[in-house]
Formats: sequence, C-alpha cells, structure tokens
Amino acid sequence: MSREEIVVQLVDVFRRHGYEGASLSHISKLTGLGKASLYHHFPGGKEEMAEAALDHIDRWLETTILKSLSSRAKPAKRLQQMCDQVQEFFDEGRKSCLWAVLVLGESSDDLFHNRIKQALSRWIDAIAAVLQEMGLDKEEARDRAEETILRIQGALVMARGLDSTRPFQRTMKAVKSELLGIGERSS
Amino acid sequence: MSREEIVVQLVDVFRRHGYEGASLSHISKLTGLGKASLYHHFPGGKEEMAEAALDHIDRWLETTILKSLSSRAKPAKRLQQMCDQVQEFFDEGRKSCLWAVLVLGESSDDLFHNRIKQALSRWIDAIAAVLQEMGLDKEEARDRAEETILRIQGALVMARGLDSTRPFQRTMKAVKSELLGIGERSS
DNA sequence: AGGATTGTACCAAACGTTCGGTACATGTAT
DNA sequence: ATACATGTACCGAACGTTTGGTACAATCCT
Repeated sequence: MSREEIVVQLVDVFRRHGYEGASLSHISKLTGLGKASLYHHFPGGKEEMAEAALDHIDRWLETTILKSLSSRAKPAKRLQQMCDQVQEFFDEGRKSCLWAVLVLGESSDDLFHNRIKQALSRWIDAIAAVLQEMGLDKEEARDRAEETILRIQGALVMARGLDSTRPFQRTMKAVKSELLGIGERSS
Repeated sequence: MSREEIVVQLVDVFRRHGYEGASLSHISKLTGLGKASLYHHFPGGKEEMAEAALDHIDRWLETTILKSLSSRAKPAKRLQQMCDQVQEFFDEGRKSCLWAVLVLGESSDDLFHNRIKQALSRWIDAIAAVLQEMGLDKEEARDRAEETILRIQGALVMARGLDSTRPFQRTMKAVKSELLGIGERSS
C-alpha cells in the first residue's frame, strides 16, 4: 500500500473520530497495516499521521480550489466550479471537515490550530479576490468570502447533527445562486 | 461544590476537549474533585458526566431559548431575544457548541447523536413556528429556521478556526436584522 | 451515631510507542 | 551468474504510561 493511499485513509479516520478519538488500533485496523508498519511510514507517530492528513487536504485546497479560483475563466464561473468541487469533496455532506473536527476537538494545544487558521485564511482570501474582480469593494468582498466558508462549515455541522444531507445540499445551492447574482448589480 | 456547579464545569471541559479528549484526570484537575467524588456524583462514569452536561444544555435550551420563542411578545421581539441569549451563551463566539463538538467527534457510536439531533430539531421547530406566525409558509419557515441555526454553528466553527470573535458577532448581527426584516413583506 | 462525601491505593484494559526480526526486492562485487 | 550487501515494507510482542473504573477507610456534616 502506497503512502498516498494510507494518507487518504488517515484523512478519513481523523475526520470521523477526531484526533483523540482515532486510536492507533483503530487506524491499524482500518488501513490493514500493523502499528509498527505505521511507525515505519510516520516516525513521528500519531501526530505526524495527522499532519500528513492535513498536508493532503492542503494539497487538495491548492490543486483544486485555489487553482479553480485563479483560473482564466469568468469570475462567476470560477466560483461555481469551486462550489461543485466542495460538494464532491464532502460527498454532499456525508463527510465532515477535518479542519472543523480538529479545531473543535482540542483547545489548549496549538498542535494544528495555526496551520488550519492559515489554510482557512488562504481560502477566504482567494474567494475575496474573485469577488473584488466582480466589483465588490475590498471589505465587502472579504466579508462575503468569510460568510461563504462559514455557511459551508455550518452546513457540514448540521448535516452531521441532523443526520441528513439536505442542509448541505440546500446551502450549496443557495450559496451558488447568491454568488452568481453579485456581478449583476453594483451596491 | 454543588452538583450544579460541577455540571457547569463539565460542560466547559467537554466542549473544550471533546468526549475522548476530556480525560478523567483532566476533569478531576479542572473541577478540583478527586475521582471518588466524581464517581459519587456520577456513578455511570464519564458517559454519565457527558449526559449530565448535555442535560444542562437541554435545560438551558428549554428555560431560555424555547421559553423566549414561545413568549407573548411580538414575534420579531422573540427572535431578537433569542439571538441575544445565544450571543451571551457562547460568550460572543469564545465558547464552542457542545453539540457540534460531540457530533463531529464520534461517528459510529450513537452515544449522543440521537439526543443531539432531537435537541437541534426542537430548536429549529421553535424558530419555524415563530416565522410562520410572521407570515411565512410552513416550508419556507422551516428552511429559514434551519438556516439560522446553521449560520450560528458555522460562525462558532469559524470563530474557533480563525481565533477571532468577529465572524460570530457579524453573523449574529446579520441574522438579527434578516429575521427582523421578514414580517415587513409577504413573499 | 450515621449518611454523605472524599483521599488513597489499586486494578485491568487500552493507549501510543519501540524493539527485534522476517520477507523480499534491488544493487554491487566478484 | 552468484554470493553478498543494502534498503524498504511489514509485523508480533512487548514497553512504560495513562485510561476509565473500583474498594475501602477516613473525614465531614448534621
């Protein structure tokens, strides 16, 4: 099993059970690898496994979301594309956000807080840049971008809490149409 | 230390560290009580402690939020009041939601999932009822209510993730003014 | 005196981690 | 070609620690 395949499953375990909730025996069972084998690939132990999972998502953000947002397509089209990718990534709300899980899970330790904050900010900034292209002033673009991610996060929490994909699907549909309607009028 | 005071701190520990992350030594240290004392008050162990914490929040929902939403005040006033109470409860975004923490933390076990789902539904239904009073049809009222809770949850995640109370404060302000603007026009 | 409350000592089980070692493929030297 | 070395992947078993939980005697309060 390649490291890449292992990491994909690590992402899955951590976002299902959280950092403390994902035990090594759990990970071992799910990946089919013995604990010692896991330590061969990740000498830093559990912490390095979580870092690897976060790395994987950083790469996803970079190569999928941020790439779309900075493409040469029409601004509205770029946002649309981002939404589609988000829907696919979170499996219509069935999968939760690793960032949210880790950030809500632990407080005192800054194990992952900083890098998650940074990743969130990058995403927000990228959306804000597109919104500015569409005519919004800097401040409103930033607020709208933040609001977009906020609703995605809220939708994922609700989808899990209510055990239904509907809140997520409805939210994404609403976000899409609202983002599209921005360019058509100046405030 | 009364049981009530203990439970208040239990809520705090669980929403800061999650269920698995909140170890007994952790709880013991934070409450100042030895394990024997904890097991005297909560014979069911850690699980009962978490249940007690959830009970506490259920009581808060009942006596604060739901009570406000079903008062004799003007519908818009009731929603306004609810928002104020939410802002105070979550300390302007500094404290996170125990429901979200627990629901994102564990997946397979249905330890708390069901009761959290039920609590969320009660809250949504209560808001929807008020919105119907304000003239919205049943379906839209329900959607708008769900959207309200969704944005609160999203705001709490973002507040934690970005390490700032701003997303939460801005969201609550926006939610307030949007809810107020509903009665003034019929769709 | 007697029930409520707690500190101390203890337990089995699970935790994350490490060790010693096997299997096998690849490269190297003769 | 063949024997030896090297490196990668993996695993069973055990490490010391911490987990959630219990037993019991001492203390508190009335």
